[in-house]
Amino acid sequence: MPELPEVERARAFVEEHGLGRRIATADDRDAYVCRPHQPGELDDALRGRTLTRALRRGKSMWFETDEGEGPVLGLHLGMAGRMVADEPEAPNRWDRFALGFEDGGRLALRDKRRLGRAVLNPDLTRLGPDAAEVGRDVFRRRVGRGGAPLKARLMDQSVIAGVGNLLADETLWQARLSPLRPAGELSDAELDALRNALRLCTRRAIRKGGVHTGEVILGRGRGQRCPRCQAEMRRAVVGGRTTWFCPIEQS
DNA sequence: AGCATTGTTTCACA
DNA sequence: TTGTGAAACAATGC
Repeated sequence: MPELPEVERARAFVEEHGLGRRIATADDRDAYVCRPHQPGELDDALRGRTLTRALRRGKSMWFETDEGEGPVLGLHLGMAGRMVADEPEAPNRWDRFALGFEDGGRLALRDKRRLGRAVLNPDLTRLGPDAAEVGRDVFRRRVGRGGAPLKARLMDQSVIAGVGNLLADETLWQARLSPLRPAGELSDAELDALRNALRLCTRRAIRKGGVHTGEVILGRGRGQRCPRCQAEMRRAVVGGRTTWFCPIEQS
């Protein structure tokens, strides 16, 4: 699930349910999710602290503690993670990381796939600007270069941060651009249209609850037809991910 | 049974 | 050196 829209909702969720509650304990026993930390390290660092700010860039979230005086907790939802608050512990250790509060409640990263991540003082220097916030000129400069397929460029988190497989397909369909076009060949007008479509798709997805609500995502799969022109959607692999697009309209 | 999967990172190669 | 693409990672669902 998690691309930028889901992560923004998760950030807001933590802002609402996690801020201001004093941490009694951190469950960091999953050494894979908490790598490279040793079990106990996050617990030692966070015990007695209070989350005071919830921030996000792209698909990464981080949380300041004690008004910036304490360590920063970084969380990533991976491929299937979500945040839950004040729910009983999930079976099968699906709560890969959790904070227990002094008030008796808890906040957990619930992630069956186990590709989520919890880390202290996360390194965000390799992330590009947030895909929902990036300005026109910066977008043109960063996205509109290189010989890689446009979709791969869009999903490169060091170029702009937040676009995943589904949001990329939805945005390219809205913008009527082929995912296969070399990114450097786009005109400024096409790049501007792409950025507008990206903002539109992102905001709509945040409002509606996630990228899976996208117009072209809902019917994803074999035999799907373009919601606009009814042509049969074509499947390809771009940037290593399954890609669906309209071969008539998207060029 | 086998394949696909919304995520990132690493590695090989041009 | 830089850029690009494939494979690995873990676990589940169809």
